[in-house]
This record gives sequence, structure tokens and C-alpha cells, in this order.
Amino acid sequence: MLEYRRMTLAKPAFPAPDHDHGRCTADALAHAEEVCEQRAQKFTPIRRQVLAALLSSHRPLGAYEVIDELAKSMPRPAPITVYRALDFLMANGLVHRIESRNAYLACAAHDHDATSAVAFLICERCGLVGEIPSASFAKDLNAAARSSGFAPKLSVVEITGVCAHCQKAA
Amino acid sequence: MLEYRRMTLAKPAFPAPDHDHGRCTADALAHAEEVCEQRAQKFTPIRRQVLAALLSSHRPLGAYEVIDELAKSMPRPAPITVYRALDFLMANGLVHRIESRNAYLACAAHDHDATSAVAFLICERCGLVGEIPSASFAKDLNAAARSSGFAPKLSVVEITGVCAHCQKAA
DNA sequence: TGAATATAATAAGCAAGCTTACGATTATTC
DNA sequence: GAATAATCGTAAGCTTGCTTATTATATTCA
Ligand SMILES: [Zn+2]
Ligand SMILES: [Zn+2]
Ligand SMILES: [Zn+2]
Ligand SMILES: [Zn+2]
Repeated sequence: MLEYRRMTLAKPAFPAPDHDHGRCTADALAHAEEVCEQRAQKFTPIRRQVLAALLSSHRPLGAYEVIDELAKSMPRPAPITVYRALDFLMANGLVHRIESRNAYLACAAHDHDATSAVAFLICERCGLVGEIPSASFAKDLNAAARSSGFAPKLSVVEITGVCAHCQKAA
Repeated sequence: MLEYRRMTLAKPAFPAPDHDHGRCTADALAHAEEVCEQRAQKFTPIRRQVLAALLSSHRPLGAYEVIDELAKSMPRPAPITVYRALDFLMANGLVHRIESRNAYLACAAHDHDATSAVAFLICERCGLVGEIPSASFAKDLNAAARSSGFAPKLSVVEITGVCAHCQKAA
């Protein structure tokens, strides 16, 4: 029961419109610090700022949108600066790349391991993106792949649709 | 048994290195003609040529690669020309877009209905791409999505890994 | 045949994503 | 404290993906 609560709390499938986003952001930044310390990686100001920019919403941002976001609070960074930070954050499992959008999303589920597959739920109305743990389907997916002798490594699973909140609003 | 043969022939999960690709291409073009006729759509020369370019390999090609391919046998087409053809071919289920590559792939499984989800197996060694029918996993995937109230519409499932042939070659 | 529609060619351009090159700055390490 | 490595800033540029606008060519059909 405790385990169940912990899991459902730790892995919200989709960001609820009324969640405490300040807390949500603070937690993510704290988590990032922790991860970097554990791995002896440097969570430098620019890396923090890029992550913070992504955390400002639960929407994936293109690299140039990140630049625009940062430009609000500092001298406009060059693309390379942002790409370097994004590479770092992705390498450490703090940011996901949404392939179908060429965009980047701050990881909101700090408990899946960095290498494991994640599926994304992308709402076509509000643009918010949720993560669902791969456990529930990766097995079947990988089995289907392996049935033809294919050795799966990395899975991109991105589901577009309408989130619960936007359905009600319609 | 007959049904089984038909299905495995019609839905090869991954293009075998020794398959009769000439036949494979001819079949696909014939199928395209058929589909267009049934739908009263025009399978014009440029559309045919773009499809043929994509069929030249089982690799996804970017729009500019398609242009390069066409340039070999005709005056270099403008981007817009190719994009129009690609849009047409996608709308009629003859071509898939591989989101994680910003590239286009000729559909090699002429029997899945145009709207249903498909998963792709992308070999990171040889670059070939196979399709697997969604049936085997779409159910679980959609169920996982719906469990959080999300109404899934379109799924992008792209699995990178190593194909059977490249595993042997290694 | 002539109007309406669909398709294609021509020309130009924009925006996004990403990279290369190089010098400056900061940490680490010996 | 000098050498090394990691990080960052600056400047420039490349490629790809895709669009807009306009004119021309077929097709369809009344
Ligand atoms: Zn939040
Ligand atoms: Zn929504
Ligand atoms: Zn083939
Ligand atoms: Zn291969």
C-alpha cells in the first residue's frame, strides 16, 4: 500500500492542471543537483538555467525556444551554449528529447533509470506532455521486436492525443 | 496454413538481405497504382518517381536525399515538388514518416490499413527499417495511456537496435 | 468549347536545428 | 604553482526541413 502510494505519487502520468508546480520545479532542480553530485558531474549555472527554462512548463521546447526563454533573464545565449547544456542534461537523464517535435522536455519522473525507455503522452490541445513508465508495455514491444531477430536498444514511444483535462474542457 | 504463409510473406518484419528486392519494388508500385485507382487518386509521374526513390532502399530518406535521388534521372526537382508528392503518398498510406529521423520510408507492408499505428525497427548498423504490425502491442500501449485518462490518437513507435543480419555479421 | 479544378514547375526565401573553430575561463591534478 | 582537463563564450556558418507566391499545364466536366 505504501509502495503503491509512493509509486503513484512519484509517477504522475500526466501533469494535473492544479498541481503545485513551484514545488514540482524545486523538486526537479533538487533532484538534478543530487544526481550530479552522485555522479561527480558539475551542475553549472548555465546547465541549471537551461533545465529551469524547460521546467517552466511541462511542454517540450525547441532549442531556440530555450534560447528565447533564457534571453529573458540573461544576455541571449548562443545556440552552441544551449546545445551543450542540453546534451549534458540528456546524458544524465534529466531531460528527454521528444523526437516527433525536435524538442526537449525536462524529465518529470525522477525515478526511472536514465537508460530505460519512457513513453510520452503529448496532448494536442494544451501541449503538455506526461511520461508513463515503460514497464507496462516495453515487454510486449521488445518481444514483438525480438520475434524477428531484432535486438532492440532504444525505444521512442510518443503518443499524441487529448489529455483528461482537455477532454473535460471540450 | 495458407493464411499463415500469406501473412508472413506480406508482413516481413525486417527486410531480409537476400530478398528479391526487384520484386519487392515492383509489388509496391503495383500496389500504389491499385490504391490510387480505388480511391480515384492520380498516381502521377512525379509521385511515382518519389515513391520509387524511397523504394530504392529500405532506408528512410530525408526530403533532400529524395531530391538527390531523383536528380540522378531527371532535372533536379525543387523541394516543394518533393514535399507535395510526399504529402500525397503519406495521405494514402504509401509512405511513412520516421519522426526520429525526419525522414520518409516507403511502406513495405501493404496490408495494414492506412490509419492504424505501425512500429518501426531501425537498425543502427545497416540503416534498414522494418515494420511490425501494431496489433501486438498497441492494445497495451493504449491501455497504459488511457489509465491516466488520456485519449490516444496517433502513436509514434520507433525502436532502434541491431537487426538479425547485422548481429550475425558482427 | 470553355470554365473550373487539380496538379506541377519556377523562383525565392525563411526558420530551425545543429556544427566548426578558436580563444578565454575556470576547475583539477600532479 | 604549473600542467591538464573541463567548461564556457564568441563568431560564423552550414544543412535540412519546409513555406509562400506565382505562373503554367493538364484534367474534368458542364
Ligand atoms: Zn509541474
Ligand atoms: Zn491537454
Ligand atoms: Zn525490398
Ligand atoms: Zn542491420
